[in-house]
Amino acid sequence: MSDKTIYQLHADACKALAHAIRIEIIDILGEIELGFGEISKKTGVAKSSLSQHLSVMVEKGILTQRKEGLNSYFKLSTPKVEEACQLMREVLIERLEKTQDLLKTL
Amino acid sequence: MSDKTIYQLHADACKALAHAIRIEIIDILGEIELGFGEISKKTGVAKSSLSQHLSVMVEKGILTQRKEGLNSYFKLSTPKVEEACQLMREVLIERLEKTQDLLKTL
DNA sequence: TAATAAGTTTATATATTTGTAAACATATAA
DNA sequence: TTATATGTTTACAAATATATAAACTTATTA
Repeated sequence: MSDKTIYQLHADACKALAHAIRIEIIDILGEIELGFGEISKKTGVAKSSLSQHLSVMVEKGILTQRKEGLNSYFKLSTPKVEEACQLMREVLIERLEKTQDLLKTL
Repeated sequence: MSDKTIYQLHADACKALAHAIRIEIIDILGEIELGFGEISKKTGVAKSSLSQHLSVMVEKGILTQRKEGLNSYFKLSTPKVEEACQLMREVLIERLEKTQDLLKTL
């Protein structure tokens, strides 16, 4: 596989995190598995939209999906997703803190 | 700051990773600082496009920029960016491996 | 069987992102 | 001063992503 192909796949995986609703879903899931209905209730996102977001995340390997009767259950495909997410949150917090520091000097 | 605001900022930071060229830039930078010209040479991206990608990454706190005379130098704002990126690459690899396993069973 | 409930899929209008080209700003060299 | 080199910014067309609504699928219930 060429480097460019890897970079593209890697970027595609990151894209699956690049939406506020999808970050919220990762946050809600954490280590546990939840049904569609619960995720819908906790996020308040319209079911059609939620289904599409979840499907993007499953396609890109961020979540795994299990179907049981009429219901669908989702969980993180690996704890690494949460770890990566946590690191990005720390990057964000460092930036916000730098902005704060800058403001204090004014 | 509301949860929704945090999720949006968090997603914005992730968006700054969500492009093959930007993943390649993070990969190239690693621990070191590089000038615009070197990044341009290594990636082969048109300078206008490269400048825009770098500016997105600086705005979202992924990179820091230092200007010296006519030149611009870039580095990761924190090693956490590389760590997060590495974790996402592992998520990708796990997914590719699962696909491989699946293929073997056929 | 008919109705309902739980998600999924499709269509589409809107919004956002991207790549390209051209214009621009500015530090340095001739 | 004029020219050049190094990026940056702007404008715009094309590609992608998103939200919403409606139609659809399928398992369960009446």
